Amino acid sequence: MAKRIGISDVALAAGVSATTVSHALSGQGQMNPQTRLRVERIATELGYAPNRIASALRRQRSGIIGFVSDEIATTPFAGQLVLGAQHAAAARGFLLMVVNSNRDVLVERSQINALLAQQVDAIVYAKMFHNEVDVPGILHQVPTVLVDAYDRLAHFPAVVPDEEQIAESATELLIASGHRRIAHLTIEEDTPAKTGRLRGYRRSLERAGIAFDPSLVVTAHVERGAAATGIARVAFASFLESGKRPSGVFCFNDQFAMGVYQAAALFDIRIPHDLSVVGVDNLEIIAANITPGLTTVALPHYEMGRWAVETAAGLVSPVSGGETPVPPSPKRMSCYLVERESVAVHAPIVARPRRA
Amino acid sequence: MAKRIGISDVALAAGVSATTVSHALSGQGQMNPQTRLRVERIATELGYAPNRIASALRRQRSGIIGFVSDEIATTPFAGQLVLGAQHAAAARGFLLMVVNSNRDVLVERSQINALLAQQVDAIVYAKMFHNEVDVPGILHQVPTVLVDAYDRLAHFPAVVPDEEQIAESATELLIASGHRRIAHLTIEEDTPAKTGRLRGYRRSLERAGIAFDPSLVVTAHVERGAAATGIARVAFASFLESGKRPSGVFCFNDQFAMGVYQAAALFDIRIPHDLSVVGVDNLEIIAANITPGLTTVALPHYEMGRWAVETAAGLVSPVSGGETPVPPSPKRMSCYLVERESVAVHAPIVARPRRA
DNA sequence: TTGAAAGCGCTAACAT
DNA sequence: ATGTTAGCGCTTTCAA
Repeated sequence: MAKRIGISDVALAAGVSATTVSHALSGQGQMNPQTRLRVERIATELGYAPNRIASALRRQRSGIIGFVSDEIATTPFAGQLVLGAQHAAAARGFLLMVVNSNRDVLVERSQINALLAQQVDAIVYAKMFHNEVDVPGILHQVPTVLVDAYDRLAHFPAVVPDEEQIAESATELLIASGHRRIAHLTIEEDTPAKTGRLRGYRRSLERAGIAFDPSLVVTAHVERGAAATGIARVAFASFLESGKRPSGVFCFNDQFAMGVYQAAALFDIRIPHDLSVVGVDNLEIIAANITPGLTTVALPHYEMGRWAVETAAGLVSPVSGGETPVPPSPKRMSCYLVERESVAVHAPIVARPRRA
Repeated sequence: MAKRIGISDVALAAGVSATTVSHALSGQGQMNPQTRLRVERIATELGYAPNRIASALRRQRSGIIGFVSDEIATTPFAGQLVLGAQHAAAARGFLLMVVNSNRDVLVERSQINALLAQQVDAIVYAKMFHNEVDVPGILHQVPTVLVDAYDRLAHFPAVVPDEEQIAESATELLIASGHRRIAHLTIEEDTPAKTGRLRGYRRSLERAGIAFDPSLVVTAHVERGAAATGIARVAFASFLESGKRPSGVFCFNDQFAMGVYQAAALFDIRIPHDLSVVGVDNLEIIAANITPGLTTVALPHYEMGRWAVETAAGLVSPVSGGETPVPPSPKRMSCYLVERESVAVHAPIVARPRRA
């Protein structure tokens, strides 16, 4: 591999000092535009590429933001988060260094140490499922932003999905389509997602003047990694077995919705004709592939990734003039409905006007 | 943020020179074990953390391997690839810097430049769908390994899935289960995956003494990003419509298999009782969630990621003694069957012995 | 407007 | 077995 050419090679070729080249290429201070142009031209001619390592050492700024995620392989969420983070990083001149721990605390620790050794300017600490976390103590040494997670003391800026608004979007769509008996199929485990969505669901019903009926809330117990769909199918089938016939159901996620599809098929309940279904997550591979296409609320992973890096970058180089804005923590990011074909207008059976 | 403590702080506290600290912590050459231990103790007491940037500048080795991927968000493949790559990197003392271009050539160029500026020691250039590629010329400057891709001139080490073996695994499972009328639902676009799998399918039939019947090969035309399942459903339904009744079908991927499930339902064909189905990809979220669970061939993304980084690391620090082994390119990585419930033994209707 | 000199934190030669 | 010295490629005073 050919010898890399550096600032001094350019200086030599241009007949100026290294300092001048540095100034020219970084747009520093005042200098003769002629010289600047000449230096720039020669730099490109020679194929000069800056050495960010040397620059980082001198400036005490690596230009790298570390991204710690607890998993990356099993859901597309991580991908979206990283994507949003990368775009924001690129826009601000940072590079992103992504590590992931597969939920192993020891691995996480060593990964974070590696990032710190690499002199990252800030760290984004992301979880894939909204929850409270104990932030590793070492992260107090470096500007850190939390994603899909928050620390009890709200010490760190954090961003999470707006769980209540998710439920409201879904429930209100069903209500607006004429549904009044709306079930909610949720998880057993007590998480911010569960409680937030339940709250939003109840609030929407209330606003529409529909009494909350606890018997319409169905709970399925899923173990991590288990096939959620099968479990949801069983839970919803036994709910139907008991004679309940809601005209709409708001599901905790898309895999649950898929279970509802399967349970409905067993009872000859047609979707959306007899039962309207709304999910959460917008897992394309499920939502777009089942029939009918699933209407679902998308989580703002891309946006959360972007927000986190922008906030982190702001911590590193505070906007000149203003004091560092302290975002109220955690920031609730709003989610959006993706409409497909699983919701139909509910035409209640009304007494038909008698004809003479 | 507290001042970072460096090698010289440790040296001062231990009453030795910086050199000695460096030797002690890096396990260099000969030195008094006593001193080494003392230095190590003091280093941890002080909370010393190495500065890899300074080290990189001095050693002309960043310890970073760049990972360029064309997408990361839409499939779980990227996650597996990155995971395998990260594990291999960690095992070899490298850190991985992942960038992705979203299939934008300009973005890709600038990302690669950023990696080079960061002085990465090597680059892994990964595609998500097996194909021939034009490798960006700049990658000739740095050790580079290709994943799920190969260059026409075989200039770079490369690793791809063994497409023929995928088809053979799937087809042979069907044959071993007693099937002889085996359809193949594939894509229209001419890619190494399509032709390789078709070849493997034919070879397996041949070996079993089953005549290849072109009318059993069904082609579905999918646009990038389109809902593949729907298209596969239509294609397979019209195939069934024409009266064909294979007892097994080998599908190009799991989304196609899901389309087959849906088409079969329309014709009251039960899976696996009347039709056995095998997919490719092992997309957990589909394969484990549809009923019956889909038997499918998993692509070795994790393994390819690992192989690529190991090969790249070998290029950077060749194994002492031996010359750099040049792997025959591209290396075909073998794939493995994940059996669920979509394949049943085919009991051909035989003339029953008449009873008197 | 330009340049000389110093130094970021570490490591590798080369003494001792 | 340990220390001295020099320098990786760049940026930043500071002086000319």
